[in-house]
Amino acid sequence: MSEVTIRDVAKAAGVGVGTVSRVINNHPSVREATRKKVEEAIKALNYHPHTIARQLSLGKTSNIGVVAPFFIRPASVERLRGVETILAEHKYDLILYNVETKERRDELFETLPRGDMFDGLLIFTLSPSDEVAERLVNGPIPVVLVDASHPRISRVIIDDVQGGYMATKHLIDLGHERIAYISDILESPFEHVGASTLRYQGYQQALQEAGIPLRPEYYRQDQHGVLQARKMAHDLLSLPQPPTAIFAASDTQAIGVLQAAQERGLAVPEQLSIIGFDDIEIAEYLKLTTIHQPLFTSGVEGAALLFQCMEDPARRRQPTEILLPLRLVERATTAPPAGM
Amino acid sequence: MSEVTIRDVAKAAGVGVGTVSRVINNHPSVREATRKKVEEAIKALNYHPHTIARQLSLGKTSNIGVVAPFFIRPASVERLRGVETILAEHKYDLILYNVETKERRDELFETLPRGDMFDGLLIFTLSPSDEVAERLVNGPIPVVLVDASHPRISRVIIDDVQGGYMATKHLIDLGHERIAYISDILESPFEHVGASTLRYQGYQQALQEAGIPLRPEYYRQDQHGVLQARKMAHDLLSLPQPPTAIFAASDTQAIGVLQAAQERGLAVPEQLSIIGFDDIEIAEYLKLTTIHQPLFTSGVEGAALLFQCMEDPARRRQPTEILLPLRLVERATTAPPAGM
DNA sequence: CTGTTAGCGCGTTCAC
DNA sequence: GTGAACGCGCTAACAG
Repeated sequence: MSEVTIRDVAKAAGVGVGTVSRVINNHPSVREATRKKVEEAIKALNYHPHTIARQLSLGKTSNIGVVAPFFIRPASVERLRGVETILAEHKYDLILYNVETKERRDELFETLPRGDMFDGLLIFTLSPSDEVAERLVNGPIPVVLVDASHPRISRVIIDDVQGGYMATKHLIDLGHERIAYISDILESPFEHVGASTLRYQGYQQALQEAGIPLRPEYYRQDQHGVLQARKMAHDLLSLPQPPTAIFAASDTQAIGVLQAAQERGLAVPEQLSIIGFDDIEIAEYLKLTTIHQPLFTSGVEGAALLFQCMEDPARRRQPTEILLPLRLVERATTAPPAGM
Repeated sequence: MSEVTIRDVAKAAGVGVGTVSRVINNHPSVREATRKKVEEAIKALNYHPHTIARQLSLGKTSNIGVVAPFFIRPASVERLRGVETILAEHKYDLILYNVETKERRDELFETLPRGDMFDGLLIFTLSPSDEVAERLVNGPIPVVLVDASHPRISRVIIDDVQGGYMATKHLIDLGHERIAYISDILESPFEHVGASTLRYQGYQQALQEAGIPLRPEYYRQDQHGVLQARKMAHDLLSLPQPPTAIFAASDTQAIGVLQAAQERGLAVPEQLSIIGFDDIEIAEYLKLTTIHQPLFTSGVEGAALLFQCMEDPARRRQPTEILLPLRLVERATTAPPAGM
């Protein structure tokens, strides 16, 4: 079908391929009459430059790669949408890499930085090791981290420690002392120091500051998911002295906690306070109190930063950090504990 | 960095580029000793074949394109994940195109079928016009539709009419007669005959069969989203004779209805029955009665079908239709109407 | 202004 | 078994 090449157009228009190329790329030095002729030939033959050939010749792909672990998670999707918005503006295409296993991550970290295939790489949520980071900074294409961190690489992040602190502090201010924390697995095979770990630190910090002793049995971790969170909540609530408040490291997990409370006939927030993290779309419907983080914005900022790095290679030497603000959104799942 | 080419390797190994190429592609006719030498040179120089150059030479990209309107919607994401699973198996990459406007859709339908950039195209939810379909079948690469339909193109679909019928029939069987239907906008700028329209037909069919007259005021449409659905539900429930049951064209919209009911202090399902469509993940948590459709599977099947078409061009002449089964999932948001 | 030519990096015949 | 040349489709530098 579209096997018509630039040479066919040149022949049909009675000009050389160079001229056709110039017309395609709006090169100024082409006489109007010639341009006209070529454009007609292009239309007549329904010619379109071959993208791949163009990429090879130009040494530029107009693609950017995005590595998004568990891109099904609402948070990743929102970020992705932010990225996509910017890419569409720049007429760039998006090559998406999902990663759900350690092997896949390693494979990607091995092959992607080579950077044929795209002009820039965005990595979500996966903080690279020093070794990988080294390869990244020395690689041929710029890399930007979103929701992940490494001192040598530009990044868009939030202060997860502060987020954990804010959530816990809110509960403490309400009068809670028996506060549990649930999260996905901290020593994740994926992340060196993941968000959940940092939030846990914030949690500890807030408790300590309030003089509330840390109880190991009040901390649970399991794979990310509603079901697992529900089970953890049940375990927690079966304790001889159950928590009066639960801080979930993500809204998705908070949903599991809500579900468990509902199954036990526990009134929320009267008998159990619940706070989540992220502020995904349904959080509002569920009236879930949570820590809001700018998800869509993180994608926008990440992509914008990447484009800056692509245009100005100097920026790669001096990694930029964009810190996005966090906000407590009080809705209806937190309140003072029963006795107060 | 990775500017080392096949020629460098050839030189380093003291052989010709042809031999290096043969080694890379495991061509049998290479002496073991030579192969050894070349492989060492490759490792020593940290050589990796340039993907784009390879693609141009081969005339094959190992990419597939996916057009996913509103890929933020939970349903699209689930489908995407199904696709991704198959692609990873085949070592194919995924180029994602979001579309949220009519212009973007037209642009994509114009440029994508040209099919440099990828070896196959998957289109979600957008049923092409006859004209576009024509271009698609004559284009250089195979196309498969998922959740969209056209007689000349292979597709993975569900029976939306039956789905609408099932949902409505369930309500009727429960004893409801005042049944409303809400959906996104039927004459969507995107779809010629979208799923919501077909479900509406099923709805009408079920009512008619039961001898229940159709009430125009019981049908509302607006942009897809929780907020819009909530408003439509409020409008419906403010009617002099409000419906006793609402069928929402998607679970996301059903959430809006749930929210409205909650705001009005209407007990669900005692005072209002609600049924959704899709069975997305949170539906279970919300105990939402809904029509389950195999979302993840649709992605898997679509991708698998596409690969078949890519391997065997003959299949393109004879479009395949894969019809996925629907299932009523009764949970806790539907019950007989108040009086019964 | 415009035609011609030399690559971009790799796969693949075709002789040796 | 292996090297050299050609071609994929396009852009850019160089003549004219």
